[in-house]
Amino acid sequence: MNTDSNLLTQISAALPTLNKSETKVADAILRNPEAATRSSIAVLATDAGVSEPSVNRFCKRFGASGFPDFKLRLARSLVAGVKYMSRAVELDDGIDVYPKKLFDNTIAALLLAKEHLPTAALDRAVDYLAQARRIYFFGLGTSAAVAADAEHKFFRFNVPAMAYTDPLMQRMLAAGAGVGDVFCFISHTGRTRPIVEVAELAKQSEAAVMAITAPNSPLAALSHCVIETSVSEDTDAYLPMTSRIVQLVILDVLATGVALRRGERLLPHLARIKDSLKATRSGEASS
Amino acid sequence: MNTDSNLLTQISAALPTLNKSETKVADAILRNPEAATRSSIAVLATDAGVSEPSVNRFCKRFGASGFPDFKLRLARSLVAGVKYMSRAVELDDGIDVYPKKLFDNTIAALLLAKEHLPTAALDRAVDYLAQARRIYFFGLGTSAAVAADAEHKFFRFNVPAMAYTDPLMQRMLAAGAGVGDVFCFISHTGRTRPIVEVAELAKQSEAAVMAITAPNSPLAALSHCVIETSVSEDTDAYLPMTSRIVQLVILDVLATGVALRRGERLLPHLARIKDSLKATRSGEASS
DNA sequence: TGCTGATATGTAGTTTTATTACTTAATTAA
DNA sequence: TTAATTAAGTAATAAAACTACATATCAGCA
Repeated sequence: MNTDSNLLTQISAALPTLNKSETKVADAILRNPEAATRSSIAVLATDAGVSEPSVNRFCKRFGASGFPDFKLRLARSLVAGVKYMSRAVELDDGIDVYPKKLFDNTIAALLLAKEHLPTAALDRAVDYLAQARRIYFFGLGTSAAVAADAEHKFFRFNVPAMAYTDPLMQRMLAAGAGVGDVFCFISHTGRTRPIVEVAELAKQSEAAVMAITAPNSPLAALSHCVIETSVSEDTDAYLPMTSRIVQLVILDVLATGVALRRGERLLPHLARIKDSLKATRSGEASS
Repeated sequence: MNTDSNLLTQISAALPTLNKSETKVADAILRNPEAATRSSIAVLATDAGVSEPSVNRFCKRFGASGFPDFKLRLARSLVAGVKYMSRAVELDDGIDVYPKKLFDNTIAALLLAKEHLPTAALDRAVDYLAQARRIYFFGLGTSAAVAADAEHKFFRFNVPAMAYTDPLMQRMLAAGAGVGDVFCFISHTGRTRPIVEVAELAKQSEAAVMAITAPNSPLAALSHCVIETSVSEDTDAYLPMTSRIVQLVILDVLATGVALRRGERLLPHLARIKDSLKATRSGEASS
């Protein structure tokens, strides 16, 4: 029923449907989740102002086998102190607060993405990429950097991978595309018009169109293969932070997928590239 | 004594110093940490082939108040199933294995980085950046994409931020630098010779030299302000994956720090930029 | 308003789990 | 080889969690 695996958000969400004593327990837990993981059922019961069995029933209501199991799930939800709630950076946050918040946000986004991995789409994407004669990564704005990163990674696999930031270059390449070309579009919203237009051009060719983008977006609609990333960006209202990290890791996944598909014969190639970089290093070599 | 907050790594590290029964318990836990968090002390004792008090003593040895407390810490170390150990992608990993591994690795790297945040250095870095007349982000290879991302983010703050990938451009800019310029070098190893050379040039000018790089590296040695990132890259032997993610989040932190230092008067500016992008969106606007 | 059925909450006893105190075994050094 | 010391286990105690049952609260209806 509830697909959200985070206990804390689950409890918050269920709050209106709870009865009197359950609400008390929920309040006590949400008030200080950290403390709840440390308390015994008796302490928590006192804190909440209810009896022990009420706490126990509460735990079972949320799918736990009992109180200890519930505590364990709660501890997991807190993920090393990651606060899933109220995590936005405030104007008066100090230097020992906001860095942690940003890390927490990123970690939370990755955990969320990991839970909703579009495995089938990833597999299909690897199919496309592994067979590609040429791969183009197109992105604008923040996604341009992601595209550049992807170019770099895939290039190491001996695949002619290229990233283009200039919309005009993108148009020309898309218009002149042919069989064996794979276009990978990176766009958080999937609605950035210049990118969508280029994707339309590419679609008219014989090339394959891939997208790492939001579901139900124009870009997603016209792609042969879509990897959906639905990161809510409401916390960092003015700067897209977490979405591009998820995109990067997804590109890691795709690159790794291609590498695995090619199997062992790729390893010497990678080793050679790595060695070629050693020459540019100064000082004592670090492993 | 042990500053590492991850129980699993702590146990692995302490392995050689443990006596017979403690080793048995450690083995049983490391063999299946996930299961250990679920078992009772009796089950774990049987699994390890020791008595219950031995398990209890083991727990206390690692700073826990008892077995339940130990289980809780263990659960936290596992962070939503993130395996801290043996996380390398294997050649025969399937599509439902390696994506999770990659996400786990990235999350683990971020958690590690979060534990060892160089707060003081970050604060100083924000000082430099907030006062900068001009900011240059220089990186090569994978770090070039990171630099591009940074340029993008800082540019939104009305700070003339620029990223350059071309070593020749980098040299020229470094040579001609003056007061008010801040050079931010991004390099995982801190030993990439072209970058170190450019940093040396910049150091000779009146400009401030910052680096996001490895400690004890040539690049770190000659920077006015170093943000140390010591991500071990031994798991993804052939592709640097996790290090750049950490770098990106650190740049998020720096950008946020600058934004906070400027306070509220920056917000309308950001809102304006965001609005300017809306015009490029097609379809129903997404929040 | 008072009654009935249903749901919710609490009490007390039982079971499970963890801890402590103590005993026995193993190991080391003299 | 033995005494001292440390390690490991046994058994009793204490704590925590769970279950069955009793009581209370509430909603609907006469």
